Amino acid sequence: VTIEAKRPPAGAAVLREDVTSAIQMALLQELAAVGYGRLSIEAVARRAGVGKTAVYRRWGSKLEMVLEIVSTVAGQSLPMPDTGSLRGDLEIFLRFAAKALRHPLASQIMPDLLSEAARNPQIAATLQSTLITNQHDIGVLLIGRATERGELSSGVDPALAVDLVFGPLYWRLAIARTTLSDKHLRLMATAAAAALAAACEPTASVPAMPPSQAIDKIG
Amino acid sequence: VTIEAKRPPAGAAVLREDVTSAIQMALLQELAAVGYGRLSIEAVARRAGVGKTAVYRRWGSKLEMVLEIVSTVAGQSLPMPDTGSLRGDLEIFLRFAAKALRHPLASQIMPDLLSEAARNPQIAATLQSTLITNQHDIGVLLIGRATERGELSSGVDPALAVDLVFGPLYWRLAIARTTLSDKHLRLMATAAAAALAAACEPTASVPAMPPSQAIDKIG
Amino acid sequence: VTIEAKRPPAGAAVLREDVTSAIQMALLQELAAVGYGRLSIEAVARRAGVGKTAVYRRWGSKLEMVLEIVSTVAGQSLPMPDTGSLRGDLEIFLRFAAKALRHPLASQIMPDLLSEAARNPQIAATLQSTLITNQHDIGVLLIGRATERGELSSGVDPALAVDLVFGPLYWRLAIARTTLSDKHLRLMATAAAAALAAACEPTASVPAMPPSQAIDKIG
Amino acid sequence: VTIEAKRPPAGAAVLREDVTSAIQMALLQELAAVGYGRLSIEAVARRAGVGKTAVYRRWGSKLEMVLEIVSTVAGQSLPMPDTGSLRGDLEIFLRFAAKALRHPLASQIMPDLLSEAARNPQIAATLQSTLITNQHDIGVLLIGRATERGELSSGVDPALAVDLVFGPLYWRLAIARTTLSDKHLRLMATAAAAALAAACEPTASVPAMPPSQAIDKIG
DNA sequence: TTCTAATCGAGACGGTACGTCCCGTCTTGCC
DNA sequence: GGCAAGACGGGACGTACCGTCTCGATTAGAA
Repeated sequence: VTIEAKRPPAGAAVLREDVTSAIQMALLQELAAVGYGRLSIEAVARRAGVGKTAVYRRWGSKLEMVLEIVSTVAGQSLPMPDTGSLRGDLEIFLRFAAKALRHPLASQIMPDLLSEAARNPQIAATLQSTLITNQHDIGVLLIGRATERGELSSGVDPALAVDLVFGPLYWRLAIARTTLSDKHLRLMATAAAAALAAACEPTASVPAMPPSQAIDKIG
Repeated sequence: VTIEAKRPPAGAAVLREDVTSAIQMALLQELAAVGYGRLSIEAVARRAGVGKTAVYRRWGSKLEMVLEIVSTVAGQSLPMPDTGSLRGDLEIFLRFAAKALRHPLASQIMPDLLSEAARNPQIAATLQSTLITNQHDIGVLLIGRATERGELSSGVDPALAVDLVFGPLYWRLAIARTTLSDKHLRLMATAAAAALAAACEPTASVPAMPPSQAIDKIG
Repeated sequence: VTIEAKRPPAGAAVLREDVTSAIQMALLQELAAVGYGRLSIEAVARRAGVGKTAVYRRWGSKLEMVLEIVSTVAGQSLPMPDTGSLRGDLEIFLRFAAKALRHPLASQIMPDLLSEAARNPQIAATLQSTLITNQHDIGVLLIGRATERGELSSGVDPALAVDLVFGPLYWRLAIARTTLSDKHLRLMATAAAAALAAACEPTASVPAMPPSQAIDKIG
Repeated sequence: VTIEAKRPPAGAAVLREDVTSAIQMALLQELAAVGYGRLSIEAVARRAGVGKTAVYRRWGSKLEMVLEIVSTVAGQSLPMPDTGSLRGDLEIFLRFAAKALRHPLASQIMPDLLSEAARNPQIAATLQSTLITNQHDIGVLLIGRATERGELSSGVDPALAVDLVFGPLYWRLAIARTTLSDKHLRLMATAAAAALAAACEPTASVPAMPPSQAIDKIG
């Protein structure tokens, strides 16, 4: 070994890993149980069975702690196999997403952090650079494949695509919190595919369309 | 005068309305600023410029206070004019909803309460019986009209319809919090109409065929 | 009736006397029960069975109210019959004073107000101009009689005399709050007479010699 | 090391002494400023510059706190040197007592607590077992010495002696709150000695004495 | 194995908010 | 206009935590 970076100073103790992981687990549980707003370092330490010192020696504040742990968890990218059709890809994606959103911890933590992000720029930035970006990439990928296949004409906005595909699922599972049967999930995939297809053209045709005229008058 | 309802006992004082509304306004602002988790009665009273007594004289706890005020605000029903087409109706609805979600207070409070609802059954029940029910009724109405017009075959699940129509908008404005141009909103309406149409048929056919085949049918 | 002084203005209501005296009685009881420090107008009104308004219409503050009522009670002068001897006069005085100090209300209120007077100049002034002055006058009277009789040489300080005569009784009944038998009271009178007699002479001799030397003379 | 007394449990924090003494000082000042009745824990903590927690960690209530601190202060016994004569002993005692009563804090607090004792059995008991007992012991001591010297015949009630000696001084300095010159203090000692001497005999002779007959008629 | 410096728990510290109670002021409506 | 009832802002109660900070005990790498 030639280079030994970050060797602890002579006679030094080192942060114990078992303590670290106990804190991380406790943080996620605490976050799910009471939310970011009510989250307290003390409760995390208590749940982890460690002293408060052990937490503050690792992270300077609850924000810092949450950001690091959450970005680790949320940054994992999904494998997106090519099923040969847009609808198939969408169903796969929705299935993965549904599985994630049905996880008790995630389904509690995610909406909470997302709503907290509206108040906290740092949380917003972190989620943006992990979760949102992650989704955007998936959107670009799926649209690209579908366009190549000829299922979609070019020019679909990836952000809008994410809205149309992920929005309904998120609303259903994370917000309305009603059950979603497998049959309905497939329906959702079908509908999402149709929506994406419809979201290509109308940019040009709609403004000229009669029905929308009545609408425009409404403030 | 024959009936004299609820006259206060002789020489009794009465809750002052200006104080009541000051508290309500302060509650909404405080709720937007710090969220339900960190909401404190004391801060509400301070912001309203009243004593804590005045708050506790009206509501027994912060939960009770939030439930009443929020259900008042969230319970307002939207007028849903008939534009003559499903797409037109959807655009009207999205326009109204977007206006509501763009209101600074609402856009902060709603996601917060909805995520809190995952932990608090009373909040969940209240939001269910106001907001969710409200949306469900709109879904039934729009689907009914479209079915009469022949735009949709019968059998669309109203809950799924709400997911498909409102989900994308909510995700965009309240969660991802990115801008939504008028053009994109119209696109969203178009896509939602297509999604609803697609969500009619496959109930029967899809289960019988592999996902990828069904997809092809969607134009 | 020919003259009617202080007739209220036409069509005016007048402070009801029963309410006034109920308040006064309640004040004394409250004062004995909780002391001046904890005395509250609200409690007085409650005990009197009247509204707070009725109290504040008569006195502007608890201080004002206490001052008026207390000065009325404390200002009553004692009859001081001449028994023909200093010791007899003193016993009469102590007997009267003991009777007053044994009254439950007075024995609670007096020490309380006297200690409060150390903090409140207005109370101090009021008590000075009633109670203390009253005692001083009695001191002057008794000393005068005794001097005329030849029982005391001239030059006894009346203030010191009050200390020597009233001090022991007050300490015993109002502070130490132990019983005082009739036998002891008579002893106290005897001792007070002797003390007064002793308080005449040394004024001249003592100052001229150091304390420790003077002490030896007292046999 | 064989015995290790009262070592705190491993890694435990310990009450800080500087905080304790700051609270004690603040309590005495607050007690002098507003009295026991109006004393508030919050004000004590504020004056001491500490949190309420620090107070409640040491004493359970304001009563408990006052009792402990006051009994500490009031329990200090005076040195009572033998001057060789009763009058000298009395002057020494009065001089010590006057010094104590002239201390701003003591002169405010003592009458206040003594009058509060009339309402609060616990305060009464505490003062009884410290202050009163202390004085009683001094009374016994002085009387004993004087009796041995032959200055007093036996049979003087110590309680009465305390009344006669301390009563005048207390009334003068703590209640009437007028100045007391050194000359007057010496006079007081002389008078007290005479009073004690007079308080020996009359137990037998007085009841038969004519002057007291007139007095007995007065209720 | 000994030394020793960093990590560990426990908990005292100054704060803040809780929900309750009470106060003095002020308003209202009956008499 | 006197009177009660009571809503108002305010303040203290005693409790419960919080984040910070200070300890003695523990521990594990370096000598």
